[in-house]
Amino acid sequence: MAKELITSAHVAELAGVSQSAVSRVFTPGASASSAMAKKVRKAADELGYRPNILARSLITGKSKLIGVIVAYLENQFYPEALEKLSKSLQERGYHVLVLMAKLTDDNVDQLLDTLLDYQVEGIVMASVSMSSSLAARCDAAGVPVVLFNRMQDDDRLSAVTSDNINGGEKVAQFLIAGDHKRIAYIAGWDGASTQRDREQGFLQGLNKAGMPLYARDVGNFDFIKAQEAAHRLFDHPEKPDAVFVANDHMALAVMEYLRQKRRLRIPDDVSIVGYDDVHLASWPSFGLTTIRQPSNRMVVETVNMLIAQIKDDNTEPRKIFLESPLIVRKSARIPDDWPDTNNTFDSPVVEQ
Amino acid sequence: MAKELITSAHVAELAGVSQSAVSRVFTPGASASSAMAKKVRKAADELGYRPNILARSLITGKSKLIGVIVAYLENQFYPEALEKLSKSLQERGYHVLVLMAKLTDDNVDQLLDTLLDYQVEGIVMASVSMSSSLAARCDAAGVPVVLFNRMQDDDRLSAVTSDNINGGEKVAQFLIAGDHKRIAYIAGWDGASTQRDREQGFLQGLNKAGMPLYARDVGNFDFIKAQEAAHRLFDHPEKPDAVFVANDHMALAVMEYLRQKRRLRIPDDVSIVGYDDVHLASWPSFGLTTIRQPSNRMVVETVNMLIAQIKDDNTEPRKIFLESPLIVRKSARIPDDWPDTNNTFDSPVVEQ
DNA sequence: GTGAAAGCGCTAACAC
DNA sequence: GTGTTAGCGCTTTCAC
Repeated sequence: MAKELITSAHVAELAGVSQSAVSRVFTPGASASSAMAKKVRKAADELGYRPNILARSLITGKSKLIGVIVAYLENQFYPEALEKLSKSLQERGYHVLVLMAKLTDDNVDQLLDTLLDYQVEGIVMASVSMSSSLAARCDAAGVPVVLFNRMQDDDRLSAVTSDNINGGEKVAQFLIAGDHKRIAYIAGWDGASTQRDREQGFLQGLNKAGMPLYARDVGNFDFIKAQEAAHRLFDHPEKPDAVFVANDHMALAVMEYLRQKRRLRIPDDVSIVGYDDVHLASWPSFGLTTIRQPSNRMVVETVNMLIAQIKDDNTEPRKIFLESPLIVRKSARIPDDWPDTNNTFDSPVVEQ
Repeated sequence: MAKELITSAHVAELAGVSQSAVSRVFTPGASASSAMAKKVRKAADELGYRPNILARSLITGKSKLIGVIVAYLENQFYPEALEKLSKSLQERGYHVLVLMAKLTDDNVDQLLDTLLDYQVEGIVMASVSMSSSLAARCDAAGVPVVLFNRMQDDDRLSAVTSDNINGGEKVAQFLIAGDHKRIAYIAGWDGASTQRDREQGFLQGLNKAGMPLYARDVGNFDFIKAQEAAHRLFDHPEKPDAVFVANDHMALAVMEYLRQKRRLRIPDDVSIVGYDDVHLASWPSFGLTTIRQPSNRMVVETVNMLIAQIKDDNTEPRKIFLESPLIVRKSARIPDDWPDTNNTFDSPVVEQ
């Protein structure tokens, strides 16, 4: 139980060499004879020595730490992304300090300060936006920030999203082609760019076809609130015949509600379309038609951009919009003339 | 972009005081006059100074970092737990360094070394076991380890699980009371204590009633593998009339497979019981009967134990088994004389 | 209560 | 190559 720290000095003594020799052996870019290395490694193993990264970081100024602020692990999209992000960064020699925020929270300030206190070399904000004063602070500290799944008009910020406006528009086109007449929308939290962009694209698409939005309600990206929104939308004699829900997490909630509590058939009575393409969306019980956010590529771009900026101060922040295809399954009526979509019906279920 | 670090020396200069005075103002337990504090805080704010935690940690030996190794975020149980764990630790002044492992991975060694390199003050292993040599190393480093959802016979390790043996036995009793005659089991990864204990309890329960296990297959806690296991189990003329699946993640996969690909009705044709009680289990589409692992309490116990051991070296590691109730829903036939269970049917769906 | 000085464990100049 | 020396930014004695 006694916390007896073994330092490079101890190893040096045992190996009969200088302390700096030990350091060199354990420093990637340093030069040491193989004889030296052998001696030192032997002594180190014997004592169970490993370099203290905190001390190293203090000197080099490189903590090899990436701060990640994430809200909303309840939405399957984020655990998936977090797992990929963390693994990807690990592979590149970085490690992840994770802080949880609340979804509609403004006091991200504190969390961000904490990250900076730990001298993180970069920050990923997943499903969280930031004030421009925060952006300024990170910029001043020389710590690059990448927004993951949020877009924001600030030159100091990088951001990776799918093309949410285009995605929203595609949904409108699809529903209109499917001959729906009373098209409703359930919105996410309006503080999120994803919500605003998806809705904007959706309205744009309806507009181009001269189709009005039949009804709108708000689910704030919350499971229960989405069901409450559905409850209100369907409490009228003339019910919507299609609902675009701002993300899959809410769309699945709405499906559960409409099928189980309202006894509505999907898509016969009402079409539902979501956004994200989380794993659950492809389960046969749901077969949710949705827009796929390419989380793999989003993570790759995030990591690449972050590391590029860490490695070279002159790398400019960028915004990346990734294409996001419509995945046609069976929760929304499919237009007769719609191109064959069997190839996109990728169920994880075993084929017999 | 220039990373100009602001140090306590800069603040000291601006405030016209000594560097150590600045330190004292920012050190919780230190003594400084309020006049001093005011001057220093003003200068610090002006410069945007914040103490470098790495430097502080180097001296105090307290990094305020907790390492968490987690595999398997795909299983909803873990994101839920991770979120609670992280929030709970944040509230107590600790922060979480998260490393991802593979579920059936043996090279946890490397990950653990990395954590120790960062001078974490404690470690939580979620869904991962550890070799006794690793336990020894953590013990030697004075870093307490708590296994979350894994049990292991090592005096140096703390562990928190539900009472998996008892839980497995309850399932057996329930299925037998429900008059099932061909009871099968789909196992998780056998390297996991949860798998072994649940099966042991289950077999024990069957045994007490003189009921043989009709069939057994292995899903390794994997979604697809579980469906493949179900495929094999139901490829015989005499199909099982009940299946206990080692966790909800697999149980839901099995339900999807049996209903959608086999056209079996649940529970009319076959009863399914899972383990964990993840959020999804309560969705009306599934209504999965399962054993609830009290993740809230598991997290609380984990955090309390970890911090107790960090604060006081003499605190002995402990094993904690939490009671895990059977949650009766509708995926398994309910015995006629079974006590009323309406109260445990807690669906998140809005009531009208 | 405050400043001067020492040193946490390490890396990086600098001489030899 | 290798040892010596000087810090990284901070906390913590120790005098005053």
